[in-house]
Amino acid sequence: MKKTKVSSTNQVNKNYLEDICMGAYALGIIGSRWKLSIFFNLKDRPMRFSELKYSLNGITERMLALNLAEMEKDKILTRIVFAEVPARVVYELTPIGKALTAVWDQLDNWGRQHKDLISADALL
Amino acid sequence: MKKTKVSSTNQVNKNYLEDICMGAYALGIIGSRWKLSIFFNLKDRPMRFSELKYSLNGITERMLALNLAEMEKDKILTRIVFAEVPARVVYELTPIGKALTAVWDQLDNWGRQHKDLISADALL
DNA sequence: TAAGGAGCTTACAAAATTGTAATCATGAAA
DNA sequence: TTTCATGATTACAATTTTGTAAGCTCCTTA
Repeated sequence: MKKTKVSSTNQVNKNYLEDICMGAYALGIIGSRWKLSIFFNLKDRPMRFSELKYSLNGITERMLALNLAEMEKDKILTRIVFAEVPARVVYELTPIGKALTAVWDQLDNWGRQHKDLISADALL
Repeated sequence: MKKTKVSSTNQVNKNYLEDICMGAYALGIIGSRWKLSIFFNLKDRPMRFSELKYSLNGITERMLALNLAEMEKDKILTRIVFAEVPARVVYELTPIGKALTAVWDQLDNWGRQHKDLISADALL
């Protein structure tokens, strides 16, 4: 899925931080570029691969597949395959995945506040 | 501070996401390797450069200075310089910085739940 | 006048993440 | 038998993030 040099200082530091701080651990799991947006799409209803692709304007199939696979491995979502042709695959949040809702809604809120503050300051 | 190719697809996608999703915007500001841990250190009291350096086992001065500078630019914290020799510099969270507490505490909590779940599953 | 500590800064290099483009498997329908 | 759509995978290259090592500036004290 991805190759990391297991014993680079980089990796050691990452592991250390994720070990002493569950927040860092959480960000390690769901903090990369597209995952948050995938989450927001799946929040209300399961969606299929192609729907996500169109919704996430600009994502490549590679990135989408890669992120979905990681999120599945980390039990954030479930992959449901229908035995049809052409294949139909649907992604759905797991309970622990859905439990992110409260966190992300709050973060979204903080972001809005921060942006307002910054643009207000820019007017001075 | 950092040089980014303004019009790489990478940058375009980042901007797009941060534009439509305040959560992505927020992560863009405080989602990098050390920032969360800097935040957790500063949560209870202001700290000086060298204190942070020792507390964040493994961080280099470059990374610490870089992250602190960005967080100051983004108004997450305030830099307070005392006119002493040798220099004494203290970092303190701003109100909007402190407002992250609720979010990060919740994230920390989610991380703990997630880790428990994963290790429980590993026993099967 | 030389050393020393705190807080940076710089040039450089390693590593990780993200993107490009081409290709594949499936099996139904043309 | 060829074509088609969906969901994926692969080899490769660009971009970004992080780390290394050295040096710099302030003034004070020896």
